[in-house]
Amino acid sequence: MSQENNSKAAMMQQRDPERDERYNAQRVEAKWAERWQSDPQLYAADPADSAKKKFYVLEMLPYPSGALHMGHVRNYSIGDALARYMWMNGYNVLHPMGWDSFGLPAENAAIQNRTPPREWTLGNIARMKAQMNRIGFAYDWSREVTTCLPEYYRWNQWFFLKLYERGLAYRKKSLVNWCPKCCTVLANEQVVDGRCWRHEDTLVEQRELEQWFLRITKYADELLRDLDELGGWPEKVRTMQRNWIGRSEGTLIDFKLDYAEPHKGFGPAGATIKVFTTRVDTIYGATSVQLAPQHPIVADLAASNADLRAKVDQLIAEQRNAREAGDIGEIEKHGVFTGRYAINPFNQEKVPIWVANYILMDYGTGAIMSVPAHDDRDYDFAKKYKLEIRLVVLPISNDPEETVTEPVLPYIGHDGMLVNSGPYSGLECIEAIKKMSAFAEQNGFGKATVTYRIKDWGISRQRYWGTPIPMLYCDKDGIVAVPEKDLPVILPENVDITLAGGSPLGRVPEFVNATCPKCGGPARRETDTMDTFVDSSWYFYRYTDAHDDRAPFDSKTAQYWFGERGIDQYIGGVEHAILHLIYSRFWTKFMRDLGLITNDEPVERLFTQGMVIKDGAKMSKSLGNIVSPDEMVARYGADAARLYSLFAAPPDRDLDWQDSGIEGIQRFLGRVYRFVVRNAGAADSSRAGANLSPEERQVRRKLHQTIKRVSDDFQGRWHFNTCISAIMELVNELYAHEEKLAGKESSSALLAEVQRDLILLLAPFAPYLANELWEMIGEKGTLLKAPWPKYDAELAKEEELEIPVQINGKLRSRIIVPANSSEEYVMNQALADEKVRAVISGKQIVKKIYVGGKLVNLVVR
RNA sequence: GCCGGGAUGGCGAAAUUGGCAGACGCAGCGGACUUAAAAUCCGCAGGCCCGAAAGGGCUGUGGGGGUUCGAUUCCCCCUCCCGGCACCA
Repeated sequence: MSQENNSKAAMMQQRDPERDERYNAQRVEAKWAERWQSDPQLYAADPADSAKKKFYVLEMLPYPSGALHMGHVRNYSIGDALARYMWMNGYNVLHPMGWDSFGLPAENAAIQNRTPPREWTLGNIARMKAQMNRIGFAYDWSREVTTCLPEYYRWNQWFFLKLYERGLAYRKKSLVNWCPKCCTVLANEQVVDGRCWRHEDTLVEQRELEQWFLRITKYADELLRDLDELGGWPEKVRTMQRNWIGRSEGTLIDFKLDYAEPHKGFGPAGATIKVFTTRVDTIYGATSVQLAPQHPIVADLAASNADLRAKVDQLIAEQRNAREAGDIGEIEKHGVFTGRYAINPFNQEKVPIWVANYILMDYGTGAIMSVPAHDDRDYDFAKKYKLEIRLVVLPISNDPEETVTEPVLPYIGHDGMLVNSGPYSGLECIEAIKKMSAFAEQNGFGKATVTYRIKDWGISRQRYWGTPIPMLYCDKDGIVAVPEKDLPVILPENVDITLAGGSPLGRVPEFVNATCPKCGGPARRETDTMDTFVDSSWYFYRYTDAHDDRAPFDSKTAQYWFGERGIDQYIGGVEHAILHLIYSRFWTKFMRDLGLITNDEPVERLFTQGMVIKDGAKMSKSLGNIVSPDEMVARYGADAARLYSLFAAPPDRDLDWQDSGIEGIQRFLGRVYRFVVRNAGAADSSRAGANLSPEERQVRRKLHQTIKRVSDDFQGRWHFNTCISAIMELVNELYAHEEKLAGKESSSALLAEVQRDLILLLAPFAPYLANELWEMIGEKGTLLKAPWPKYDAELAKEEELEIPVQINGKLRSRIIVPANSSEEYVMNQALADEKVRAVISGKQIVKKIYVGGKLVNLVVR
């Protein structure tokens, strides 16, 4: 510790101790929260005819569970900082919030606490809204959307009718996913590794039920193709959606059942097995047909064959077990020969029909042709059951001398040439696929086709707390849509909710019994409700015109806010990559085809923030590592909580919450506060600061460097952690020079400028403190829309540079040179440096490298 | 198996185009202020070694190799962690 440091510290201490008060975040934040809430227009977007450029920033709306968690705080702090930054840059910002408020938890709460779902939900919304306001998020509450209210869900019903009119909503009996805990059907997207997305310990059952489906597959191709246009989305999400859509080009081929043998009588005469293959070129190598154990023909065969039935049931059980274990990909292949044959339509050859546990009924046609020589799985299977392996493709080598005639099997490559394939021998695979598909089509036993992994969206839920599906069943007229004028179909209240026994609505006679709009006779109402993902598929359009009671929204208004490319910035968790984000893309395309909007995609730029974890694990009640936002706000203040959630990690990475870290942020906020308190009076921008001292120039330089760093990050990579570090460095710089600036008259203009810009820089991240200080320095207007500070490249330039000098790539010395020094000057200084001379003495300089303004490297021998 | 992301001090992290590794913060240590503590302010701080100190040397970004005057950054191989997809025919 030097003498100088001691005296400096003493000086700081002496300066104006009375004004050196502690920052009382609770008091200041309470004051501003009240002021902000008393002005409902504060965060309201300008009307859609505004001349300003629009910016629509949106965070995914929460489910009103009753309390915010730290993941919400992080998500909303990112969006809020961006919204505030855009306001300060003069944009017309739309920053709304709402509630995804239908769903099962409300029903469970109703059963446990005897509280009606509506009451429970609206109470939670009020609590969470109060939390959001306390944290200071800048939402335009005049546009609040609550999906469980009839004002909103009537438009779900309206959309359903439009979908139905266009054949995009239909009713179908099929195997569907049933969660025994939710007591309802789930969409494919809501089943993860064979388990319910809400109950990870619960296996989903397959039940055959009649359900409503939305024809998302009609848009499968467009959903896939447009992913290429979504350059503002994370590659990860685009890949996940590509995988989920799972487009696969191939050929359907009919194998006729063989009746030549004595075992006539299986299947109707002329029945065929339709197989899907991407490699029709290998069909001359097909040595068996493999059926999924659930295939209808298998059921026919097994009906009169108890032994086969038992074996097939065994295969089904194996498949289910593998699915339950989450490793259907690892299943040990088993199969059973049915004793029957099918005819290969290309060469009229008889091939045995097998049933195998690795064939999935829900992909393709549930039947394949097995080509052991050219498919891994078929090869394994054929080896195990000693089926014929027949080579039909040879790899093509560039060098004809090296042509392989006995490739290692299975040979999977597409880049080959057909052999043993009748008239197609000699063709290359790609060519053969085209010709053979065309041949099959011309002869009526097949056609080129495209298969998708994605299935139509099953939206029926046997639950109470959701949007009633606006359909009726009449004995005379069958399925009848509720007329548009009769919407909304109101969800009745005071319903006795139980989980078992089907939809609770089925036990409400006033609801069920209706009149058929066609014949006037009695009709039954549909008692299932819609999947809650319907609600969130279009909610962001409703924000643009939240109180419209004649349409879901006004098209012109929506077009202003969505433009041609959608929401400017959408922020949320990656867990919705193939749920909400694929459904809402589908819904947008449908609304476009209805003529409501002109954009093809709902979201131009998507940001997926990382999780908030603690002690290396996701926060959860069972681990006891939950951090409560309320507690953080009470202990450290809302500014500290949101600033820390941005500072601790880049926003796209997981954030490891540390209580000691937020204490550091609290200290930083106090440091800013004390500095401005001490200097608010001394600073006077009216006094010109002409001849600045080196310290003054240094402080101003740091200011402009900081403005640049923070602005650049908002424009580009969003590493708010380094933005906040930069602001901390600026504050450290101010402290380092404080005593030299504070006393001097000429410094006061500079001080005023720096303080003002510092407050502006903090405003998007710590709005409470920023507003308090804004007022303290005597500014009048609202900080929310104060112009963002401008960066001046001249003022940010360093006057002197410290140039590291390396010798053979190793750092040996540093020299200080004027910023505008020539290469020659820098090199001479480097060579003249004592330490450098000591190292290179007696050696020969082979090469001199100067990287402008950055470094010198001398290569010596 | 395939496709992403990641691995840097005691901890969270930074290094934006191949150019001083560890900014900023936490925890730690020392000092000032205080009767004392808290708060605050000032400093030190990757590791190992030499030195009383000033200072100096070596080493260091998961591991191994390569390109380069120079690699956390580019290339090849490998290990581990996280996420997604998976007999998809």
